[in-house]
Amino acid sequence: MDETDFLRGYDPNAFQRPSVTVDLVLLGVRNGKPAVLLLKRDQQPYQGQWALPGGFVGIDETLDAAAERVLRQKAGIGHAYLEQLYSFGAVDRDPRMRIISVAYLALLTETAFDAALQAMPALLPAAIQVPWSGEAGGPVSVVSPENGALTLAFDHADILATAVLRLRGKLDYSDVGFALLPELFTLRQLQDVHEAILGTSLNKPAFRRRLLDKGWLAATGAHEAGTAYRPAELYRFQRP
Amino acid sequence: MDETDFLRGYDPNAFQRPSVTVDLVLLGVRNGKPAVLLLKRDQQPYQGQWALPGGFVGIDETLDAAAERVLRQKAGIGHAYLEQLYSFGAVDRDPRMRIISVAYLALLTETAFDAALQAMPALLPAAIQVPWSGEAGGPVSVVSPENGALTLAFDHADILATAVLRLRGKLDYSDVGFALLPELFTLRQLQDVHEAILGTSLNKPAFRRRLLDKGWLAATGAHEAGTAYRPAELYRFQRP
DNA sequence: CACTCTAATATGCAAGTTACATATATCTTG
DNA sequence: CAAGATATATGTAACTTGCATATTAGAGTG
Repeated sequence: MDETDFLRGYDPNAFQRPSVTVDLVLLGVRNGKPAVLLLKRDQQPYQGQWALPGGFVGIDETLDAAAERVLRQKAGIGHAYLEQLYSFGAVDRDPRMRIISVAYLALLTETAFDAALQAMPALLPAAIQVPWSGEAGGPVSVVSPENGALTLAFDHADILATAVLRLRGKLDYSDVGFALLPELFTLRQLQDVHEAILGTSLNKPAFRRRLLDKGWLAATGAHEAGTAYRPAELYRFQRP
Repeated sequence: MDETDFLRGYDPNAFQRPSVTVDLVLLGVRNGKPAVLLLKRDQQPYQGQWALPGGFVGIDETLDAAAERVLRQKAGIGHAYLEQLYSFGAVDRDPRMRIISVAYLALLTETAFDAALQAMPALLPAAIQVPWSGEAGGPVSVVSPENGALTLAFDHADILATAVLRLRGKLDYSDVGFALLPELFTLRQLQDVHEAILGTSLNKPAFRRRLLDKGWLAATGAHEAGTAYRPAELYRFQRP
C-alpha cells in the first residue's frame, strides 16, 4: 500500500481492524476414505455444531507459526505437513465480529491421526464425502459413525471443500501424497491413498510405473510381514 | 477457533490486532515479456523503492472487494481477472507495525495495461525477468527501461515471485491465459502469451492442436488485417 | 510335500498424445 | 507474376497411458 493510505493504520483507534485467525483442516485417510478432525462448539454462535480447530494469530506470530501452534495445542501434533490454503474474508462469516481466517491444510498419517485422537479426546474423526468427481469442485459433506451427517460452523464447509479440491489438484503432480503415508509403505498403500483422495479407482500397473518413473520412491529391500500372500516391498519417499 | 480462545478477540483492547491489507500484482504481457505495474514509495520505509499497489481492508469490506477497490483506485481499472494468491504474514514484513497482506493476482490485457498507465501516470511498467525454468520457483527480478533493475519494497519481491510461479503453474491446465488477451485474438498471439509467461518457445503445430482440442476456442471466421502475409483467423474464448 | 489361494510384480500391446518435419495456402510487395 | 512471409494442415516417430495377461512369492491345507 502507499503512504497516504497508511495513515489509516498508524492510529490504532482511527480505524477498526479485523481479527485474524488460522483454521486448520486436519486431513487424513481412514478406512480408505478421506477424513477430517473436528471440534464441537460448546458456545454460541453455532453452538453444538462442528468446527475446524483454529486460533487467533498473535501480534508477534507469523501465520505459519500460528498454524503450528494450533496444530500443537488443539490436536497435540508436534509435526505435520502444513500448507497455507486460502484466506476467507466474508464480512459476516462470524456474526460477532469481523474475523479474517487464513486456512491451512494439514496432512496427517494414519498414525498421527490416531495419536491426535488419543491426545485430544474432544476431537471427532469424520469421513468426508465428495459428491463431485475430478476437479469439478463444490460442496462436500461430513459424516461420523455416531453422529451421522454433521453441519459445520461458520464457513468451515467452504474451507473444507477448498482443502479437498486443493489436495486433489496437487496429488498427481506433486509429492504431497507421501505426507499421508508412514515412513515405510507399499505401493498398494500408496495407491490406496491416491484412490481415497481422488475418489476413483486407478489401474494398478499404470499407477505403479508412473510413480516409480517419477523418482520419488526408494526401494528398501525389506518387505511387509504377516500377509497371507506374497508380501509387498516397502518403499521410502525420497526427493529426486 | 473455539470459544475459550475467542475471548481474546472480544475485548478489542485486550489483544493487539494486526492490520490487514491487500496487495495486487498487476500482471500483463508487454513486448513479449511479462510485466508488472509498480508505484514508487515517496515516504519511509523503503522510500524511493517500488511497491505493489495495495490498501487496507475495510472493516466492512470483503477481501475480494478490497482487491477490486485497489484495482479501481490505484490502477484505474474497472474490471480484470482477479485471483487471491497467498497471504503473507511475516512479523517484520513492515517495520512500522504488524501487517498481514493478502496478495492478489490481477491479469491485464495489453489494452488494460496501457489504459492503467494512462489513467494513473504514477504507475511504472516494469519487465519481469525469471531466472528459473519450469516451475522450479525462486526469486525474480524487475527491470524498467529508464530505471534499470528495481528493488521492491517490503516482501513484494516474494509476492511477485509467488505470482509468477502460480501463473506458470496454471497456464497449461486452466484458461487463465485468455485473461491476458483481448476479446479477439489469433493463435499466434495466444502462443506468444504462453511463451512469455512460460519463458520457453513452444512448437507451433503442437500448441495449436492442443489448444484447439481443449474446446476453449471459437473461430470467428474473421481474419486479422494489414499483414504483409497470410492473415490469421481471429478466435474468441468460450468456456466448453 | 504338492496343491490352492491371493496379491505382488513384470511384461506385452493397443490406443492415445505430443514433438517435429514438411507440405500447402493466402496474403503483400516489388 | 514471382518472391517472401506466415498461417494452416498433415504425416510420422517417440513417448505415455490403459488394459490384459503372465509370472512370482508367500500362507494355508490336505
